[in-house]
Amino acid sequence: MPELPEVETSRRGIEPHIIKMRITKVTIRKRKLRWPISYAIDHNLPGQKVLSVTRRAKYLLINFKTGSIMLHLGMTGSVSIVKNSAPAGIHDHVDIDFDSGKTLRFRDPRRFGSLHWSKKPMQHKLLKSLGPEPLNDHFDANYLWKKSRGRKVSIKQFIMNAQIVVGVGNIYASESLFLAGINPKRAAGKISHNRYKDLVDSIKGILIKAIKAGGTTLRDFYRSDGKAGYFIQQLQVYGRDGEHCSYCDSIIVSIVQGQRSTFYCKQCQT
DNA sequence: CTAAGGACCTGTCGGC
DNA sequence: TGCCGACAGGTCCTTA
Repeated sequence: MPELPEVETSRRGIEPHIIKMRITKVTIRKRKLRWPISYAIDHNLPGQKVLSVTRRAKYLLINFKTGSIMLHLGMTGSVSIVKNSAPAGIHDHVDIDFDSGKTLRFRDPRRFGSLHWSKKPMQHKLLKSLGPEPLNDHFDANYLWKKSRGRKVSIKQFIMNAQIVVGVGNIYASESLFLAGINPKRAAGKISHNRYKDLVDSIKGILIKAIKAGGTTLRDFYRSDGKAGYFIQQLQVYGRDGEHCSYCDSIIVSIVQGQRSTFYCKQCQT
């Protein structure tokens, strides 16, 4: 679920429901997530009014006068808006109640997600050394080309490295490399400036498309679980090993890089 | 500094 | 049908 487009979709989904609303109560059923939820959350939230909901990388930032909640969805996390005191399921770890009668609920079966309170989130350890946002103008071919010189790591792992650029997850890494015609095994340091141009265009293009498709998710979002067939129809290689490439008809293969699956077309990607 | 691998969790699916 | 291993949209931390 939570690639950057999904996080952005979540942000857009919850903001209108909680902006300008005041927190009345916080219920934490399970503190043990990726990191234990600090009691700073319990202490700081009640009485606070939401000023905005923003995003940095895959973190949702819920901003208040004195600080921010940093919420990461991990692999399986999701947020939803429910009524105050709606019955909670086994994986509903956190409820934040508002004076509007609505509750922001965080659910996460695998508990790789996290929740922090920070007075200055951008200075927070987890955010301060992140690379640029992929949709920002600072993220361009020149930047990637320069950053990659001397790097032996594969291009796929390189673009998934959040120190280099944030928000490119396992799905869109494979997809953007397919669109750019680059073999995922190629060393990042040996890719030309021109090819980085194609890659940057592909990354930006697919993320924008996926965010637009997030509108579909948004509608499901308020129905119990946002599962549905989100963007799957538009994926060219991810999860399609054994199928024919839509471009050249040869068979899409899957390999493992950095303990993650990669999908690509040997014919189209060189 | 870079790169590689382990760790953290639960749920689901395919094979035997 | 039941059990078991493999694998899953993330990313930090340790080690070499």
